[in-house]
Amino acid sequence: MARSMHVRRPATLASLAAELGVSRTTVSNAYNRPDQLSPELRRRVLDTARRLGYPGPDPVARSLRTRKAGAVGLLLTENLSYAFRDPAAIGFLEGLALACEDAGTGLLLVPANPEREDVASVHRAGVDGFVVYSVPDDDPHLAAVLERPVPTVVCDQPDLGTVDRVGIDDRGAMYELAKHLISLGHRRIGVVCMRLARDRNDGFVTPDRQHAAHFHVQRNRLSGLAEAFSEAGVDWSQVPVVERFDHNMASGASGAAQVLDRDPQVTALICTSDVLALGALTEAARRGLRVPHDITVTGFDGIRAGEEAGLTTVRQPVLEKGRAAGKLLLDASERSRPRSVNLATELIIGKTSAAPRGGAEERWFGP
Amino acid sequence: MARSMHVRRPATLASLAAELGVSRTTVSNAYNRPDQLSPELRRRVLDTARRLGYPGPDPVARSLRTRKAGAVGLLLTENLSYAFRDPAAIGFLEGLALACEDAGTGLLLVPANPEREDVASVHRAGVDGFVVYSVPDDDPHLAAVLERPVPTVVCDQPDLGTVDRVGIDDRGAMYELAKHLISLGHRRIGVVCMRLARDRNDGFVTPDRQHAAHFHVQRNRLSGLAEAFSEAGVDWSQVPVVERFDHNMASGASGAAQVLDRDPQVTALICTSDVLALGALTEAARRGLRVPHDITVTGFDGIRAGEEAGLTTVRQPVLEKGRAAGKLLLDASERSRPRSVNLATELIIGKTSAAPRGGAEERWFGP
DNA sequence: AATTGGTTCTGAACCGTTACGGTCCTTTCA
DNA sequence: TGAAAGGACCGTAACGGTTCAGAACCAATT
Repeated sequence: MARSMHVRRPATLASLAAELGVSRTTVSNAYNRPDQLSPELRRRVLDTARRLGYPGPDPVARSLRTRKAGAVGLLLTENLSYAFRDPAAIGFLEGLALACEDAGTGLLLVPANPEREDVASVHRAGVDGFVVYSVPDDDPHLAAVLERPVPTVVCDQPDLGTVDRVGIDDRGAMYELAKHLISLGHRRIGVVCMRLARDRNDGFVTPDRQHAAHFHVQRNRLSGLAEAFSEAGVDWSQVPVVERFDHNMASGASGAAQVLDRDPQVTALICTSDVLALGALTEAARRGLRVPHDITVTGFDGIRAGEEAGLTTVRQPVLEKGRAAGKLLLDASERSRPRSVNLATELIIGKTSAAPRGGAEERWFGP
Repeated sequence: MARSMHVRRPATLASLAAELGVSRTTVSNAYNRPDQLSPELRRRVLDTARRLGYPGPDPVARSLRTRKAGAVGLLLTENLSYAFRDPAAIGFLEGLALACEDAGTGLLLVPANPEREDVASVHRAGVDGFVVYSVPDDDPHLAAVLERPVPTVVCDQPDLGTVDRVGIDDRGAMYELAKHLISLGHRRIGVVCMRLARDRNDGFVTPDRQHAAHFHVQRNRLSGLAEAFSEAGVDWSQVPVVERFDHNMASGASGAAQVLDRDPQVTALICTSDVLALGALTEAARRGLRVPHDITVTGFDGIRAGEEAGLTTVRQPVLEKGRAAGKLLLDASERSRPRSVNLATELIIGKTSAAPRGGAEERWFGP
């Protein structure tokens, strides 16, 4: 038996039909509608297919005809690989993947290099819909997605009104956290936040930049802070807010350092993510500051590592967020007016927050 | 201006061409080969496209014609979401994503539910190639991938001889680890390993099952152990080997418990992954066993959490593995004979291994 | 004998694009 | 002034399927 005949042109459904002396329809049916042809013919088709090395209907051609790709695209602001380094993003991915596999749908990670404005990857993606996760609102990739005639759900983005959205109340959650710190007595604070726009700005943030921030999530978290502390009589424009472009613990540490260098008297370091907060903790330790005795540190997200560190933070259901995004997208249902889902968050009071030193709850040094 | 005319049939390249009175070729060129037509015509084309709501060439049709999907498929044995819960898998994914974004290629996560033998998702995936990561060698999804006429690279799999492969020397690495334990004096050991086949078997493993294991990685790690300990005069058939289907710390803990219940005298618990080892550590602690004084525990992989726990383990370059797999696949180069890449591993001697109690290095209780 | 019904298979249209190999017209240069 | 070159655009033929409305056939019912 010939192992595999040297096929110059790979077999197609048409060539298979010709070989068998049946119509293409019949071959197609052999694969897709077994009940539409006699079992023996079907067997003959499949046998011949094997013999000719025909791998079954071409997925792309099928997609073209059926107008279904069987995949959803995921657009991230960051280098694709970044998503696998950020615990919150991983949680989101897991949830989204969960929804996808429930629906038997593939998940296409679309490469959207934030450096180059190369939107081609979005145009090239053969998908039935898009999920957009936390990209700046002026990202050209986002614009490209919105131009595609497929359903889209944005996540951690402002409500565009035209597409589904899932997120949390970043502003309200941070407001609540701030209220907690205020009630503890903190008035002199510093903030470390993630990038606010596409341009790198590792340093202090002007109020203008805060308001103009292109990352919805960061803008709202800062605004929640500003509101709460303003209400408590703090002049927000005097609060040191440090921005870091890269999102990792090192950034949190250096950000904390920059705040503490500017104002060593701050009693609380508020970070807009747990990862940054964990970095801030290391910097505090490096300086010999005891947390929470000498300084309070808070985060945002509720990641595992933060939990283990006893971080005071806001827990948000990242996995649920991903799953909700997937469900929203895959629930073909009626194309009703765009839906907007807000998930609940929870304020977690851990061991990294306490009243400022010299406050009412001040304890004397123990043995 | 009308916001958007009610378009029953969305605009296509052809309808756009008709509207403009030019050929389809010209419209296509406007998008893909700007140098092939005059700037003013190109502008006119693009303007009209915008006016008609034409979103640019359809990616699927384009793929069909060009025979390029711009994406590689990733096949995992587990539920898709599992990949985001396993540190080693995440590292692999990160590396693979890295290679993909370098090439501007998308990464399609193919849903391969191990429960159902539903191979359709593999057939439906519009991709230019596949990466197969650590699936059992009898997995029907793997077979389906191999039937597809696209380049494929398998990872952590036996060398199929027909497709590219990347992996490590699991057998040799584990052999080396075993030698270390042997040199410390361990002879009475227990093993906790990951699933060996597609059927669930949470319990002791017969030698037969070890040899017949369908997971290449596990089979080789066990075989490395067996060889080393046999050489040291240990009757391998008497060594308790416990298998766990689910891969998480709880499995590691319960696996360790099962071994210790069978033989409380074991001086070392060898786990075939760090995750299992971390679970074993918790079980040891629960039993009041001090590591490494009362018992030695080892892992495999070199994940971060293991490192923090001071785990004795084998570090393998998971990220590099993913990147190598991607490079291999995307390096169109010559379709030479299938390549096989073995990455280097490193034996990490941490704080969880020591000579068995009663051995030469025995220390008396400290204060 | 005509109708009905069911199964099995076919023909042709269609999905939206790009590759290929031209044509036609205007410049350029000897 | 005529040949060659080059720019701009076009027509046709795939690319590999799916789908739907029948056709052909046969058996059973009216």
